[in-house]
Amino acid sequence: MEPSFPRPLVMVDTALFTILDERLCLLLTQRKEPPFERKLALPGGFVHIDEDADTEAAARRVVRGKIGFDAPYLEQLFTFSGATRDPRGWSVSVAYYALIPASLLDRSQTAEAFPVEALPALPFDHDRIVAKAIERLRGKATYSSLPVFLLPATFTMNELHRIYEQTIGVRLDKASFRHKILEQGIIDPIPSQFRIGAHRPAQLYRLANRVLTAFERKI
Amino acid sequence: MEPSFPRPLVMVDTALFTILDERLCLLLTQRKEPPFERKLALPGGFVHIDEDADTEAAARRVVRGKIGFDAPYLEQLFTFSGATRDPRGWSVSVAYYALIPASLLDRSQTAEAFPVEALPALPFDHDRIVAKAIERLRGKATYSSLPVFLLPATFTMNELHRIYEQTIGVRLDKASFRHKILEQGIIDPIPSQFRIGAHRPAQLYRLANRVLTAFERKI
DNA sequence: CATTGTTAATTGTTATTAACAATCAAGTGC
DNA sequence: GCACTTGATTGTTAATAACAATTAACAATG
Repeated sequence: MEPSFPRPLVMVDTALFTILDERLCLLLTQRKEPPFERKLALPGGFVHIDEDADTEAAARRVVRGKIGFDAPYLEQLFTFSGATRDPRGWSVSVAYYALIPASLLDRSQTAEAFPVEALPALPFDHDRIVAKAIERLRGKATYSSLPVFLLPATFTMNELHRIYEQTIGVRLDKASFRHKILEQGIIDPIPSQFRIGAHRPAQLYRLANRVLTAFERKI
Repeated sequence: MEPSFPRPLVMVDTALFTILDERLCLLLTQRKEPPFERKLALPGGFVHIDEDADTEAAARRVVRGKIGFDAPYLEQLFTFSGATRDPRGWSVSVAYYALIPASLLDRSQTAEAFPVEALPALPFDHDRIVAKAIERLRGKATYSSLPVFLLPATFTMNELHRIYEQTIGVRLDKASFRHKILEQGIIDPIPSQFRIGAHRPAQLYRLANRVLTAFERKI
């Protein structure tokens, strides 16, 4: 009954995004074992078939191991495979990407965050994984509520505006942005709560619901 | 050096789309082996690590086995996995979807085509794979040249119009559609070539280039 | 305590774009 | 010739988006 084909190695790799100092960053890990021991790489690991219900559960386990809690947003990215991508043999890596508000990270975690324009050379085919993850993030950001998962529970309209500009990489008109976001109904103002500071207080908002919402048009 | 984790089964499954009698259809295969012997299912098979360069190569091999040639468009869809989706054990299925013009299919192949609204019950988690494939097809069709891969090498504007309406599932204004498609430059008119028939001859067009083009806006 | 500077929020005006309806064009069949 | 059908285009109106300008609300300063 059981097929007798030689089986590939099966692993998961994760691209963990956050925003630090107004820049899109990736969390990397120093590898503890060969191959590429002590090199910086994407957090990843083999699927444990006695422990993981599926590859997404394996990815969650890897993310928890890296940051200590579940990422607010996690999505399957792409599956990379082949005879040569890993020196240990014919392998399949199911890649995931996640969005994490910097406010949830502690100091030791942010220490291993690198701006996506200034990443070190990565082992395996992790460069390809990162490129694909950024492409997906940029793409989805233009027509969905995805970037809000990079923000803490409460935020101002201008903070949201900046996050969108940073993830998409283009300038967005302030008035139009405000209009479109509110029209989508993905966020709600918190009554009589404002970010106070040196200047005019800014209305605080929160996510209307915990799920990703796709827009009809670009933002 | 080689890790000693127990390894999952690794296979590929393919959702093969075509348009028959103005309806979006899927090509199914009768399974030749257990489990689910003689049942209709998505074409698929185990990855052959001594033969396939990667999972995409495995998918191409499966598609060739089904229709006898390479599909004009093939794309990775999603990876399904888990302990229970296949009775033979913890498995990973990298799913692909492909678009095939009906004009390239012969009679025996079209005999196993089923309209997507009238599919038989499918084994494994193939229902989920099909649902996801249709969702992706619909989504991409709204803002890319994807549907043209369902048409033969030459076609009229109205044939293209109908294909878009069928894949997306909504009515599209004739004049606006024409305008937007020509603006994108994904197709070129073939000089002094027309589809002749009972009525006014229709200009024939062909694909401007062989690749998928994403639009800035919805069609 | 008026003035200035800075960020927040809104308004209005203009230019694009899309939707809809109507019209024109080119053939067949009777 | 005339009705009919499909192909192709045009124009008018409504909806959207981009851009610039304005108003609002505070703190800091002299």
